[in-house]
Amino acid sequence: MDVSHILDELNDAQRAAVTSDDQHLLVLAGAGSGKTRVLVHRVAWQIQAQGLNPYNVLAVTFTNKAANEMSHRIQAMLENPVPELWCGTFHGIAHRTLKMFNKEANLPSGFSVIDADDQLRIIKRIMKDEKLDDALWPPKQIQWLMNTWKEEGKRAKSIKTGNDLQKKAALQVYTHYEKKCIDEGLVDFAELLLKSFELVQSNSVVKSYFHKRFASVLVDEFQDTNTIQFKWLLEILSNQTLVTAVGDDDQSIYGWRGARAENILGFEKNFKAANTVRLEQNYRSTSVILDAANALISNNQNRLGKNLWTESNKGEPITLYQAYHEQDEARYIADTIKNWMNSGGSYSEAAVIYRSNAQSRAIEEALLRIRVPYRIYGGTRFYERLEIKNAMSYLKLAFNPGDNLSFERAISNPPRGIGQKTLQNIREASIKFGTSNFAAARQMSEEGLLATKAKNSIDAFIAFIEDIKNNLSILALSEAIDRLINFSGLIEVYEKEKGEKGKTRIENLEELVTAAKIFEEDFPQDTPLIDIAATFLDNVSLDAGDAQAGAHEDAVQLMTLHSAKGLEFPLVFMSGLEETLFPHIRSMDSPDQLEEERRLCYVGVTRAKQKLYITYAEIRKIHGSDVFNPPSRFIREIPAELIDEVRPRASVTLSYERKSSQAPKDFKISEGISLGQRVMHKKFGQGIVLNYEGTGDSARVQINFDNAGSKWLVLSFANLEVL
DNA sequence: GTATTATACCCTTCT
DNA sequence: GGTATAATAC
Repeated sequence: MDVSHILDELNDAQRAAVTSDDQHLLVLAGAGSGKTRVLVHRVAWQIQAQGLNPYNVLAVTFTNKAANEMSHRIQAMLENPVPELWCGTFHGIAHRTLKMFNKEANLPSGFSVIDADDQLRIIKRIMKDEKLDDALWPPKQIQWLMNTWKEEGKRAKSIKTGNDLQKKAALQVYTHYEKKCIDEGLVDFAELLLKSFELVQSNSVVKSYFHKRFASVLVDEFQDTNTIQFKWLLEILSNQTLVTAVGDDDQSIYGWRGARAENILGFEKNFKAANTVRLEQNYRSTSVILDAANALISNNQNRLGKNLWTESNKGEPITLYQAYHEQDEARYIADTIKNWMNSGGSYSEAAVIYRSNAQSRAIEEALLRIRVPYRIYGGTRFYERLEIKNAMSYLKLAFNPGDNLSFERAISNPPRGIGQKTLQNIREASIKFGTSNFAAARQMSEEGLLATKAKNSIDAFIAFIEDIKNNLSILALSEAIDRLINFSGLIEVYEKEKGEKGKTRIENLEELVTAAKIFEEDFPQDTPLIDIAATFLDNVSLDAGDAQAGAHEDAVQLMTLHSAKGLEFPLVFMSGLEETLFPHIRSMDSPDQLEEERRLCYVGVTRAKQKLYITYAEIRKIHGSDVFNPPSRFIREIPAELIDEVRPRASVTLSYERKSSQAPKDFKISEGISLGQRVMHKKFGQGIVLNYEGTGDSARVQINFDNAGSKWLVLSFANLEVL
């Protein structure tokens, strides 16, 4: 077979990596150097040039988006669908393993995957039962501690807490949590990895399955592997397995999730005679963008070090826009995208990226206002929305009656006359009977242990769940979900909800039906309906919601910096570059975390191919109140000559909305000084007047200084010079 | 006992 | 800005 197409258009380093005969290959690849490309071509090379069966290949990545992308590119390269090639996230593959070997893993066949939200709920319940003070030990911290243990591969029984009271509390929760999850057939994200690791390690059948099946294992974004993932990897490899790891220490941004970039070094240590190939030529960005990225990342101490270069032309300078507030920032971004579109670009070439999901709102509003279509990745994930979780809890319960979490959610939404008291009774009965809450409720009803009113509604509820269960084998999934939604009474509840909220909730529920419809189309005609439903349920827990309608429309892409990794766009906006936001306040006092923030910024900058915009706002509303932050330090770390600074037009007034109790925006605080006025202070330098209080000699003004941040000053002492 | 309304309180990033 | 808990109305 002619395989030259695999090697065409590769540079020497890429070709060396693709065709390497070494059993253990490490590719250190800078941003935009063709990392994924090497991975895809290497798979094609192994299959088409070396005759490897796709069935014997495993490709692992970190996000669903990256996995889908890789899978598509491999199939395009091979010009053949290869469903037998395993390609997925660590979590997805672990999940698949547990489904295949659920008996060996001691899990019920219908076990459910729970998200961080569900996990927190369970922790809160346990803390209540165990009488642990949640003011003293915030459940979130307990959750974090517990997941950290899990990510290190530790079970409750093997943990030593010493005298650390918080750890003791966390361990107490962990112990009960483990039991609860086993009893109810629940598996959280960290548990997927941990259990799957333990399974491969301890079960020779499973282990030899992996060893025999996977002759070639490829791992993308290797710098993001955590302890348990690395250990899992070591377990599934035989001493013949071909291993390809691709990574970039400068793009390690998951330290907070237990990722250890040192695993890159561990690779060379664990696999003797590992060959390392470096890819340092960048094909993605203009030299301006690359220079900015290099300058920025050179501020980090902790690096393996590499030298990214490019042959591409200089390109346009980076545009820095200083906005008055987040609405102004959003408006600027929206207008600029519209202009891009009007001058022949397409919406999908533009991406707006930000540090935290909450920032998307202002941008969405601005895009909506001028009717620019957009698509959000992540955010409050579709399947994490309240109304969707409520609807899905019925489905989950139909599949896994032992799932008490779903039982409680379903029976309480919509309200059906079963309140906390009855629920508590059911919980107690289930402990007494040694069954699930669902079974206990049924038994209580049968044994006449319920008041008539409660009995009636519980009987109806049980019948409804049975009905759903039946429907799942005789109706299309989307049809079954449609009925579930319409007969559950959820719609009626949301119809009564005031304002837009209820309306969007109902729209989301309709979208759930659409998502199910799209999902079921991918299955062959003769697939049992119940299997489609089961697969849907599994996907929902692990997938951020790419099955959403409108996925392929031409739309601006909105996402966090984290989810932007691995993607590239001609036009990129990095928004909200303000201290405390980016770098985030919770990462500012630890040097390690600050370096991770900088790597995050590096990831953001290197997403841009042609043109990069950086924006920040002087005033930003955070949790309802105004915050004034100086521009991010990362802006200053980019050489000034690469930046073209733009300030709002003088004619733009502060459209910032003030409460009526406050002064009109054009109010003169004092002679020559009004809101928005630029002034000079002899100690703090230049700044802009943002706010004031009081009058006369006691008047105080708030000024956001360019270099000194925002300060309140007494006007009569400040000696401000009007500029 | 349950449903509704009001107040308190949190708030990064992803699987 | 939204949700979870607490206090009150049904």
